[in-house]
Amino acid sequence: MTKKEKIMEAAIRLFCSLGFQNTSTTKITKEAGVGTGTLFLYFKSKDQLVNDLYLEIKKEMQVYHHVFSNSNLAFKDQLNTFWVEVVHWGLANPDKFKFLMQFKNSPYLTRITMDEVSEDHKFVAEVMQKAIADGLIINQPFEFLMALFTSQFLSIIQYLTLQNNDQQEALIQTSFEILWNGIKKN
Amino acid sequence: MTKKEKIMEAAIRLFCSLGFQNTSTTKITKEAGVGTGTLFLYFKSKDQLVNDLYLEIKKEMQVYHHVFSNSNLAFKDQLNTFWVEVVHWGLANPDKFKFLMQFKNSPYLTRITMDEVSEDHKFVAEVMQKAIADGLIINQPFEFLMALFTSQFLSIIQYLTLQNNDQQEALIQTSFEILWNGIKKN
Amino acid sequence: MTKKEKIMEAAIRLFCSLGFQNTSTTKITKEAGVGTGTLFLYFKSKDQLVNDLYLEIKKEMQVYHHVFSNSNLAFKDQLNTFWVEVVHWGLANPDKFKFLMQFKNSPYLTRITMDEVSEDHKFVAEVMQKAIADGLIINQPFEFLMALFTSQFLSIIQYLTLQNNDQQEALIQTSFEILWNGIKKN
Amino acid sequence: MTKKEKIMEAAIRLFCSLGFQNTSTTKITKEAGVGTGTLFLYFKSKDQLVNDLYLEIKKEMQVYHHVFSNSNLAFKDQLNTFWVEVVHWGLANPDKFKFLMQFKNSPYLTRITMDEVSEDHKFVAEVMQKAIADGLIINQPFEFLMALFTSQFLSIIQYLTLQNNDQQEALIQTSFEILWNGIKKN
DNA sequence: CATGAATGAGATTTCATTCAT
DNA sequence: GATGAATGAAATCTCATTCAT
Repeated sequence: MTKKEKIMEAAIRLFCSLGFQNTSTTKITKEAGVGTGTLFLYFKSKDQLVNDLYLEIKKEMQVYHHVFSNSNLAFKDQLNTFWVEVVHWGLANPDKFKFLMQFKNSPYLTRITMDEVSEDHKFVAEVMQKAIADGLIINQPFEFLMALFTSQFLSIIQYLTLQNNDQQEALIQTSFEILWNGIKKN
Repeated sequence: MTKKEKIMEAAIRLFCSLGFQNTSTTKITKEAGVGTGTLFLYFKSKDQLVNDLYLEIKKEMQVYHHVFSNSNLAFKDQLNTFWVEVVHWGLANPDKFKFLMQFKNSPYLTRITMDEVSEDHKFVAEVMQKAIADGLIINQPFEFLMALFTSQFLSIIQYLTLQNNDQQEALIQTSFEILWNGIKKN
Repeated sequence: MTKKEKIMEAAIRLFCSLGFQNTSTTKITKEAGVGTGTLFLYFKSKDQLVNDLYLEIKKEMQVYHHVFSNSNLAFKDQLNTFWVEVVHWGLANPDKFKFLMQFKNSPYLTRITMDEVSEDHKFVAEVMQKAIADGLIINQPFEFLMALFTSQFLSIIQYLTLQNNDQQEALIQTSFEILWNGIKKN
Repeated sequence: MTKKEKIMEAAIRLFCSLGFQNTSTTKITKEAGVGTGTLFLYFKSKDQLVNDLYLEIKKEMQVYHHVFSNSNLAFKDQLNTFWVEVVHWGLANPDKFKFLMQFKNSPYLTRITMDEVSEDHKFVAEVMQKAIADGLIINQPFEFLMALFTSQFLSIIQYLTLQNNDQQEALIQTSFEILWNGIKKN
């Protein structure tokens, strides 16, 4: 693992357990086992570190978009698969998930980061718009549907992380059905 | 307006536009037009100020719970009314709403504040449980339903605040129906 | 007890248990049960309060000088009586004693206070000088002898305060003899 | 001289001339010619600085204990030599001496510092106890004799520092004899 | 006389960032 | 590239003192 990677790992861990401003750059470098100056060799500033981490994690999640390219599946099944996979990712990577939640609306994310992320949304937007055009889901603004999706994603993960439920898989499926029953056209 | 009120108003305004740690206590007192020491006369610390504000705003929202006591309305209509009223409150008080969002999961809120807030949840919990028992909504853990409700509430307000949509009232109603179609028993 | 007296009592108590700069004027007035402003009605400043207290306590100790006027007693017996009485006073008033020790060499005492105190020394100086002239004690500068006296006074009280010795009276007498054997002419 | 040493020197100088709470950490760093943050790089807090200084100076004085190991000298001569050397040290290092005086009984010294210092007392205690056992000095509690010794030491130095006496060496010897005549047996 | 809300200068401490090695 | 000692701006919080009531 490179020093840069060590720093990124340590930063995510500490930001999540201590919060952004209780995590000094010195603490990060100590946790990463590198010199204090090294952080600034790879990241212009502490803010830049946050932005880079955000983009990195977003990219990691993007992998799950592939299911929408599988034309053997109906849209509902594509969405269902995506849902299950992404929720599992969140449960398996609680620190990264918490990091996303913490910084989603924070002033640390610069416009540039925001823009890079919306690039990523475009693909999902097209998928959704096709589903609307096909009369599968209700005709509402894309951003509204995305906000809905995100909020339900957040709530199921938060619930499962806190409660340690033994019916986990069933609940994940239930949560998808709640979402689907809400947005499907009937 | 008392000095204490001036400080609370200024704090909410600044916390929302600048974030918690970009808002120094000095900035708050300057914005409020009082001496730097005056803040600490009314709030033991900057952290205490956040906690007090949180409880204050939560109490303000609690007012809308009254609709659940109106036995002339069916549960769906109670929930619908509550939804519309609370979303309107959020839109009318964007700063207070943003404040709640920012601190909901933050480490600044102490256990004591958390406990005071969950007191408030008890009433809503009973209402929900009765609806489950009556077979009106799906039988799922209360905390899960609450998380769902809350996060969907946040996302609709956030969406409307950002987009300045001219179909606002219709969208609020739609958002309720998405929620209801998701959780209703059929 | 007047408000002024209440403040002085509270101040001695708090200065001794908490130290000078851990004792705010607000704490003193709270302990005294008066308003914050009242302290400044009777004492120009916190520093002035310390000076006034110092002079007050010094005056209280001065009472024991009377024994030197009793011409029925030999000088050694005068000094012995004085010693025993003053040590008893110190043991009975540990707060006042500690206060004197704490401020004896502190920068809080102004020149004026110092001067007022040396006035008081003049009487003792005369008594000492007569004893030197009479060949009873060694011929050394008065201030040197006084410093000696004070330091032994300090050490016996500090020892007895800390140790709670059951041979207290015997030790007080012993301490006098140590002093006397040290300074007597032989 | 390292920055840490510069800070320690400046701190002693200022604590002695201005007192502890009139000496801000900023003043110390300015006097030492280093950045404000540098003080906290070497000392966790202002309080810690005082404790470290105290232990440092105590250690410096401890050097004079060596004379008690010289078995060619009788106890009285050992004590006499020690007395003279230590008084000279005090006169040569008035700031360090004043520092010790100021903090000896102050609440700034932590229990840990106290304990470290009493370790140092153990050696002297043994020496004294042997002298008592040998019937050379009066049989009194060790702590009492130590208090006596210490306070008399302080008073002679204080006296000589203030008075600038030209009979200095004679007075130092006299002060020892006063002590010895006080505590010697018979 | 007595009060206590209000003040703001000043104290301690933190920490992102730099730069000489 | 890598380091970590050094920095100083800025943050939070305290408290002696004032003054309108």
